[in-house]
Amino acid sequence: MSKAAVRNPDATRQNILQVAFEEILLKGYQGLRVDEVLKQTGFTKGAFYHHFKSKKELGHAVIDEVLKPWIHERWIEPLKQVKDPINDLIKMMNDSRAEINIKELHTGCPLNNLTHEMSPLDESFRVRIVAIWEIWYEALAETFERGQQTGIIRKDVNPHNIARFLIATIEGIIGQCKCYMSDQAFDEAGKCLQDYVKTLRA
Amino acid sequence: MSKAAVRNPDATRQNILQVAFEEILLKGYQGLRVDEVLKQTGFTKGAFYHHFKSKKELGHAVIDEVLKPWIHERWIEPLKQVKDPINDLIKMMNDSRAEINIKELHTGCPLNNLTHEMSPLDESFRVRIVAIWEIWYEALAETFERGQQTGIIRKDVNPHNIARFLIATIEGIIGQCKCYMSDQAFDEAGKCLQDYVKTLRA
DNA sequence: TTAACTACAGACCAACTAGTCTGTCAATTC
DNA sequence: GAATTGACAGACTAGTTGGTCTGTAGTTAA
Repeated sequence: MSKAAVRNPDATRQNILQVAFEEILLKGYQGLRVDEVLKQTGFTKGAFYHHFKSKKELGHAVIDEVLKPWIHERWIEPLKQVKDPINDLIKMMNDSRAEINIKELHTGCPLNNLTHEMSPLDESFRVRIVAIWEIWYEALAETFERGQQTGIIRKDVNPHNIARFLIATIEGIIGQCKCYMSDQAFDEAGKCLQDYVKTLRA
Repeated sequence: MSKAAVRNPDATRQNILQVAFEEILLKGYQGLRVDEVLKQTGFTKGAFYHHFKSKKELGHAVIDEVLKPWIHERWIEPLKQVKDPINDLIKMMNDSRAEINIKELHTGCPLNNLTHEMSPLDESFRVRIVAIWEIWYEALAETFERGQQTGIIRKDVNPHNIARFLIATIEGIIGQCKCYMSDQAFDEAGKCLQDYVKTLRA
């Protein structure tokens, strides 16, 4: 009665998912409070447990319906457009750095945050998270395979190893920035990362 | 009466700290339950709140008195012995890989775990964690500076940048292993990491 | 128009959890 | 050896939190 004279269940669900995503980003899944999500969205217990049968199912939905599309938009799609892995990836990283604001520095990468918190705690979370890493990993590896075919990347390197290495490094750097609350780590480590990537040129 | 006919307050404190450390490693600080620590140690609320004034203070103590010495023993001291940063560091990593068992794969790096969970949540935790990263960072940078002085490492590279890069990469790789519950990521990314380190030779 | 169903509202509950408080026995001091 | 202090034991509490349940208004189909 107090809210929603007009009903829009899809919007309700999305609203809850979005707020939950940001709460998880800040406080982790364990720190996420259903009541806090309701407070921020203005909905009630009735609405919440109509759309999600438990907090755990909300967590799953956040991963599948928010995190996964986010990674697709942010990484997978752009990677498909890459012609020159070396220059384009360096450019992507520099663009990311320009985009990063203080808030993002404080929160880090949502996928990596969830990885660290949930993968040892709950198998149902872990498998969902691994699936997303795999997508990213394969997309990066394919990018370097294309680079090899077009003669930009050396033929004697392993695209899958490189993909794994780059993902690990990028996430590691973001983690350092998060803890230091400064992008200094990004600049320091970023130089070495660029040096490495350049060694891959044919 | 039921426990400790003979008293040993130091051992009590250490016992609690050690169990808390392992609980945090598995479940995070937010997932840590005081009752669970008491259950595992066999002590009671009375003992706990005699040694620690709050759960938060326990967290601080775990960082200062368990995590910090652990990093010192595992990284800082060995780094002081390094003569050839390239070969010795590669050897240290391979040794680590051999040591890693399934349990450690599941838990990851305690310092990085706490970083991801607590640095956005609580400033008192963040400053303590940053202090430890700094120690590691400086020790690694010094190792490469010595390498430059002895002519093993190229003079045109920046030891601090390398230190930051290596820390980020190592932590990133451990994070991937943790999520995949497999050391495959270690082997894949490790090859690239070795390739990179070798480019630093004078 | 009405019956059935969907999408909520909101009071309520049971379990959990950090922290308190009083009591007691051991260790140290004088 | 008596008194003071330190190191606990363990019952208890207040606040939190995920989840339930009943009620109700909007929506849709017949």
